[in-house]
Amino acid sequence: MDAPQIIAGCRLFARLEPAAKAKLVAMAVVRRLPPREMIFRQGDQVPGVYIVGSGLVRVFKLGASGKEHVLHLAGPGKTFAEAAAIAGFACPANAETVEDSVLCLLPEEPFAAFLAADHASTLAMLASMAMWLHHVIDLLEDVVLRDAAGRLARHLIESAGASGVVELASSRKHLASHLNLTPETLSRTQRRLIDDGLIRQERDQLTIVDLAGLAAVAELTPKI
Amino acid sequence: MDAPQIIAGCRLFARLEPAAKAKLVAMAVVRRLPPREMIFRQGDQVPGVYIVGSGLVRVFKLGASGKEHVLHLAGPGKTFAEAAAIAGFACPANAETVEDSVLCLLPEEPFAAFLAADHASTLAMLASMAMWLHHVIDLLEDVVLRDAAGRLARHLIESAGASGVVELASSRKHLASHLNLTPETLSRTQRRLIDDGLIRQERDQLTIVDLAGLAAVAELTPKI
DNA sequence: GGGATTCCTTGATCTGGATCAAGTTGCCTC
DNA sequence: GAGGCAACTTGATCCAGATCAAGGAATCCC
Repeated sequence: MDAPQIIAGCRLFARLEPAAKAKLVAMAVVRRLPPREMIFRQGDQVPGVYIVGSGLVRVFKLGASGKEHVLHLAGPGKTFAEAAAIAGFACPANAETVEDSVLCLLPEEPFAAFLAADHASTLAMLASMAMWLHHVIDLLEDVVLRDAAGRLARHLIESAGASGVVELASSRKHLASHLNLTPETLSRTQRRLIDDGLIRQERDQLTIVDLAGLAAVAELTPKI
Repeated sequence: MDAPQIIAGCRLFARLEPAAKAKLVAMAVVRRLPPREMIFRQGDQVPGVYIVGSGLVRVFKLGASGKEHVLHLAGPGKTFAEAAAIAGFACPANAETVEDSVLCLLPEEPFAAFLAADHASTLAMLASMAMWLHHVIDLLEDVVLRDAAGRLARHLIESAGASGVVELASSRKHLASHLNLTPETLSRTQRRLIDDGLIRQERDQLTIVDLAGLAAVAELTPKI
């Protein structure tokens, strides 16, 4: 897995001209990391924009008592640290690999120079930053306005494909943290949804049985 | 209060060239609104970027059960709806005036055209969007990783000037919602900080007495 | 000035989810 | 296939903060 391939597979840069992509490839640094390797820590200076080529990265906040909250589980094609890199503040969170991963780093200085020189790319970044902001506001909404069952239900609806099947790839512990629940509560909540006939469990996948019922639990606000 | 004045007082556009500011002024629509007037609702199409000239605007999410959460209390010089306007999605929240307010609207279409034509302004917007994103992540961190006293302490430290004085301009109810607390809990928590000698109350202002102590509460109050 | 309205505070009780404590289950390794 | 470990599940209890329920205090408006 090399830089051109990783950058080609990244939606954030999908609309760039080949010449612009070539500039990114020229500055890119590719790293291969084993599982559970820290990439950066809360408070570190931002190294630049990271793109996940393969594997899985966990971006999380650490509270003073050691409690963590997963902001983002970044799979292939996803970027992280882009906001901090652009605004130039310190890393607001920690990042760690979950699995064996290949990452591509666009170091901050050349990346800033690239943006300063390329208007179309800046616009693209602006739009994707707005999307990411929207996502974070959804997370906040989840934590503040929904209870445990509502959060799990929303998560299942959002991550299920048309088939209504959700693969439980990463460990339950991380999913629980992402939903701001303990593993115990996640387990109990999942059992309740199964007992109520809304979902079905088979090995490491969940199937949505009653989408309407699940949506009612999630209390999804109607989208226009 | 007119458009040039409002735009001049807005940090988001502070670094723009006079010519660029003139373009914004040309597209600006100024509105004067009474208190408790809805500006837009969750799900509405985004009208554009709003700038607060004077008064106070409350941007909030509404849960299915009617519970609300204030994302943003925008005072003079602050903008709102900029993220949605740029990414082109529907309003993710409601906005309502709290006091008699003067707002300046930069309608979406001419604003998008302005960004498409002006690279320096796009970069400035990108940086300010990253700041706003950072702020929202801090809010999320607050709600997830801190308890009531920690949230109030952090809020006080952040909003106090060098003098250590915080004006309680808006109603307590809105501050409580912003911190994801009920007014009752806010009241009790404030009392506890006063009784512990960390802050002092005089009419509608709070004075920080023991900044170090308050910082300790903000950083190290996690639920052990 | 006096009644009404609204907001703030204080007290009593309730509850969702955390925490603590055992079991289970599945997966390695030998 | 037995032992050992790590991740899940289940049960019992606890607690921060919500909710319910009264009082106070400031402001408004005849």
